[in-house]
Amino acid sequence: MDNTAGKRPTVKDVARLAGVSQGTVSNALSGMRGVDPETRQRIDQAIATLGYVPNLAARRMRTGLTNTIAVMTSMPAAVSAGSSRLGFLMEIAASAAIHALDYNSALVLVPPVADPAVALRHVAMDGAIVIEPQRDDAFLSLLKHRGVPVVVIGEPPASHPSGGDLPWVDLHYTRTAELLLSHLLEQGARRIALILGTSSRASQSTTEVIYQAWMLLRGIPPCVIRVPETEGEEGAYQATRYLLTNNPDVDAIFVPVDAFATGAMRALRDEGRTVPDDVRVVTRYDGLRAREERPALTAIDLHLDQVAALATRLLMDLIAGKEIQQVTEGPLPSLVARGSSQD
Amino acid sequence: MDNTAGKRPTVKDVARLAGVSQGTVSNALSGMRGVDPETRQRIDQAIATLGYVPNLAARRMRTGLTNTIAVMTSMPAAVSAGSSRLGFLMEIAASAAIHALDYNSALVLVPPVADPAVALRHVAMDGAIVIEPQRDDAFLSLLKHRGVPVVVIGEPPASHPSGGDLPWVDLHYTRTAELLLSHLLEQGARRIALILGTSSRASQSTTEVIYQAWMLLRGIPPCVIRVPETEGEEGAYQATRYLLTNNPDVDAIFVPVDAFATGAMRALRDEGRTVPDDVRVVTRYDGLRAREERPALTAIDLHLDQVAALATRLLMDLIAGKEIQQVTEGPLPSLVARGSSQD
DNA sequence: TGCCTTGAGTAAAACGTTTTAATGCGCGAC
DNA sequence: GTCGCGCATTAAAACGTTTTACTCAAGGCA
Repeated sequence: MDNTAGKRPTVKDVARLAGVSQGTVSNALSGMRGVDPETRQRIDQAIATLGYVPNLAARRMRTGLTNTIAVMTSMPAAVSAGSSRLGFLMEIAASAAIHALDYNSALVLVPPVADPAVALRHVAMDGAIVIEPQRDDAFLSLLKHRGVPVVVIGEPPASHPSGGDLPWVDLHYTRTAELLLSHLLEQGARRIALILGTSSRASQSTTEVIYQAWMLLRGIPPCVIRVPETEGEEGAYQATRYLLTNNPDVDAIFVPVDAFATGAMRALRDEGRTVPDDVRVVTRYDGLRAREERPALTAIDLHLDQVAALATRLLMDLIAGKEIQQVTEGPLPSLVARGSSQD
Repeated sequence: MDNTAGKRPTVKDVARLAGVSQGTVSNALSGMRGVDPETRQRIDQAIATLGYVPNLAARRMRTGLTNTIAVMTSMPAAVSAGSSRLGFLMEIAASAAIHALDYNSALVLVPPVADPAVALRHVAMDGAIVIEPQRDDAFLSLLKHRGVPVVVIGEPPASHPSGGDLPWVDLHYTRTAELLLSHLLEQGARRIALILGTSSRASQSTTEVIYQAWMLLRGIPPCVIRVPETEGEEGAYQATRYLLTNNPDVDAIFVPVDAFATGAMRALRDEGRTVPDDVRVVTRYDGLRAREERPALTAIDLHLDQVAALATRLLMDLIAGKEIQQVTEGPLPSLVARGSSQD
């Protein structure tokens, strides 16, 4: 018969064994239409004896739904993952995977690689969570072209051709910058430098705007250095040494990108500056790097697990065709003060 | 025409525009059979103008291949993920995702939830990487039933009904235990306690065997405490307080599970013991918890990124039907000595 | 020349579901 | 008593690809 060899039983086999048609089996499975309780029982019985498991590919082809969402970011791996591959992306992915399950969906991890088109070529999804996209983000363009629903974590870049209509979960860039700057000022810092990446992300531009405004207001000459994200920790190291040579009176450095912060700390050590006594350092993402550094880095708890849960729910609503608001307030960030900025 | 509205172009549309049959388009796409260069050019042209993207669900249904692998572990979330959702699982997932891409495959993350059957219900995969399965591991059973190729990270439990025939990447449990025990002894510890989980995993039983042997050899009375994994940090906290009350002369605690180590550290603080002066503490996984603790925990670098890369390649070979050896030597673990065990 | 091989191409089948349109049946309302 | 309606059920269509079996023409070899 059919179930002798390695062939998996199909709905056809179940139907035959239960003495009904394929359609009825399908209805019993999905519960979409009424099925007589007695018939349903026979079908369940047949499914059990045959060990039937639905062929997901066939179901997906027919329905057009994949029951899959993806998480991705265009941030280069040098920054977003780092040597131990942890961080931002993974923290969000873990939370999203758990919450996707509530919607009978799996989560696929799209790794940050050079060519987004390659990364997406073999991934089918009902929707995507895109983390902190940059201007002209390749992932956003590809997803838009495919018509995939998208929820952004962090503010989408205003000028992206995909339109400013993407829903997003606010990561509170303004409040984050203010928390860190006010903390530094409270701790007595007066010459605060800012080290940013060169990519065009809302997080960076917002941070710079706030920084410039605060410095202007307090009569502090601003000092902003930009380092390409691809150069990672080493790039920040070089930049910081350069900064310390040219601006020896700097007494605080604001380094939002944690990979850069690690480089900055190393540069400070090599330049013989003591943290926090000579120079105070703060960063944004409170991950492995921030906590492992000595002294440990003051950072921001972004509550990424809650953010990811929120984004997942929004995405599911969007996929289901519900109306969702364009901007959703995520949990408010909170300061995690550590040894790098206070005595 | 067809491409007026929201309907995605299909191979049929491409064929029509290029003036060939569907089969030829398919051949041109897969390169499986010869296609005249001039014809191929016309097809490429048609694909470009139509913006054709293959329907993966249809392809998968026809070929039976999903170009997807999954990563999963049955370790409860309380231990494997923790409050910030990082750790072991995520570190492996990140590396596997990157390397899966080399084989045109996506990686789906199966979250550690109570019911593995639910977690797998909507996931189709060509193969799976299972992390440190326990005896009667539900994931292994389900995967075996579906006939999915599996590679295990860490030694599979000997008695699993799925058979001892599963290929696995060695995490060197013996060497890991020896590294930590010899380090403790070198540091002068003489009364070493061991805190383990209650689940039946090879890592635990191997660790205990080595521990017992070493203690016996040195005439040290062994002291082993087992805490259910589901109780997480708090369970270990209680167990450690109990341990310190009943065995006040303990001068070192070996806590392989990092979530437990966090609880043990808290118990030591609450009992007024100084680490490392009064009691030395070591753990296994060198993750966020180990590094964030004060003093930071001595741990083992398992080189999980290399392990995951290895496992991914093995799995891909297995899927491709190649012969692979049953046990593969992973990279050797190395000691990361920190303040929790040395002065 | 005749025969066999090769290579490019095609029409149609096949994959396993869900959905659609149709069928038969029992039942209450007229 | 019949009409119409709702319900459970069915046969067949549809989803978009890859694969199979076949045709046709060109070319090599005896």
